[in-house]
Amino acid sequence: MITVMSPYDPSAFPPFAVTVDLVVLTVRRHALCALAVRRGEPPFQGRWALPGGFVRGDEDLEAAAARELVEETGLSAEAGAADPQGKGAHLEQLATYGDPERDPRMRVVSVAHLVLAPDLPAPRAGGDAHSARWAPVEDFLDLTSAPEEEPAAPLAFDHARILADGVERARSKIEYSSLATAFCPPEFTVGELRRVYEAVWGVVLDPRNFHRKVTGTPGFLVPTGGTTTRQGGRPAQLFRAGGATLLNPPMLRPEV
Amino acid sequence: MITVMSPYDPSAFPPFAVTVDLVVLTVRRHALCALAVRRGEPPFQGRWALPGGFVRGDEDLEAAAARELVEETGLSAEAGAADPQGKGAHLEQLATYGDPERDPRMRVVSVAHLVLAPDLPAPRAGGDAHSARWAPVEDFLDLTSAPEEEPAAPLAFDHARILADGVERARSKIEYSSLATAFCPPEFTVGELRRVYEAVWGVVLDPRNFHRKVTGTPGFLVPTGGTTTRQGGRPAQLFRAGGATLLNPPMLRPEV
DNA sequence: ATGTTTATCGTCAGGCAGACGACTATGATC
DNA sequence: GATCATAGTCGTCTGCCTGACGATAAACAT
Repeated sequence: MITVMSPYDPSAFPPFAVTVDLVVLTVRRHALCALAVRRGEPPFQGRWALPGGFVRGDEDLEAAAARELVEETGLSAEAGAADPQGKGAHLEQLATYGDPERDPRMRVVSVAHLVLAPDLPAPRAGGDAHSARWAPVEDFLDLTSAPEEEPAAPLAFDHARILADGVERARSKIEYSSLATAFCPPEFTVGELRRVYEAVWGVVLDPRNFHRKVTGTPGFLVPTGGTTTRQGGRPAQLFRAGGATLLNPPMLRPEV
Repeated sequence: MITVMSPYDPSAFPPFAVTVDLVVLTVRRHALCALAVRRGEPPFQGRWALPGGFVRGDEDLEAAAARELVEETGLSAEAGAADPQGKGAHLEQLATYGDPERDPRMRVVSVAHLVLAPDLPAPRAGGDAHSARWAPVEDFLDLTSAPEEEPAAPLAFDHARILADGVERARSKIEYSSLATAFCPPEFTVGELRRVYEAVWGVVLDPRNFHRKVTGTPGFLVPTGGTTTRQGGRPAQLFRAGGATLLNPPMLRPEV
């Protein structure tokens, strides 16, 4: 129950720092990759971390996430379902992390956001390119390590947990939404879209059934009329993302 | 390596107040209902609002939500997938709301949580019963009002938006998870579970197909051996929630 | 010319959901 | 006690969708 009187008394509630952290995902060379930046100061100096920063005093959370995204990648973000074929990346709120011990310096609550972007040129971290990089998400989530073993390059703070939550959100959301197109350029082929699903889920899909599914779902794909052979082989039709945001029935993720 | 910092500099970041707000849902008399409390002080004095309060300085967000839940309802909360048949309600983080203008007094970021509970006795708001009540969610979301018209009893702050997000989360999540059992008492019949779906979705489901679906999904329901006639008619088998948390294939929500 | 690669169209069987019929077992009413 | 109303439970049938393929088409490489 909110019991603070007005005018408010600053001693009546503990002050928090509020940050936004970004899970920026893309698909590069058949692998789901995340953006990481190298920390320049303690704590966790020299370790990789998710990009992020403080929310300003007069700034909305989503605006802060979009601002940090521009600062870290030069990418413009379009929140929510808008911008079906614009150049902006997809941005949505992921979850909020507020363990009292998560930052050793002070009490920080971080509102994590998820960004899905097409394959980008090399990242620029505010002009400091060598301190930002794409890496396969498995490099940060100890999938290749033996059980009970620490991952090779553990992320700072609780960022491994945040990244894992973001990856899980992306994996489940492309099942029932058209969000996978956010990983594609404005015009793309069915095969390119299929490779997105394969990379995000880590599976192999039947090209014929996939083609039937996506082209048979009304509003999912809109043919542009053009074709391309950039993948080799027979020329493929080019599509743009259609207006449909929900896939019903969903794309079925194969059993593990 | 964790480096000890010099005492942090409060001027380096703007201070925020962090609160938790609760969307507490239950099913009463065939209707999806939310818990609301009447505000005793400005702003929005006398208006209905979601229960909530400040997060303490050494408290996790989820712990704060559970504490507020106990204070407002006496309900104990079990987070996540645990507690399949315990008396605790389901609690999960919903989303975070941080518009700079959402609280006229100061900069408040609120981490909303969603609670699903079985039908409860009349709420007690810290012993102040007349200031808390269950109300059908439609009373707070202007479904009955004409377009462009304000709802009859608008919630304080941005709580209508938060409630709408919570209701939407609940509606979609019972599709692909066993979360609907969180609205049921520890032992329940298939018909009672079906009425939960009908109330949450606002639809009418075929009892025969529903029975086939839920009893045919492995791990969803576990028969207790008992029967009951509390709903009238032929005695119905009693079930407990099984260990399965994900419904695959999902329960299909009828088209609108 | 031949092989390789990728795209696209078809076919077929199995599983699941929607629509419904039929039957069972209780309490309420006449 | 017969009848009715209410719920629960078991089956059947049909249509849609998916998974597992076969087959063909159109480019490039050698």
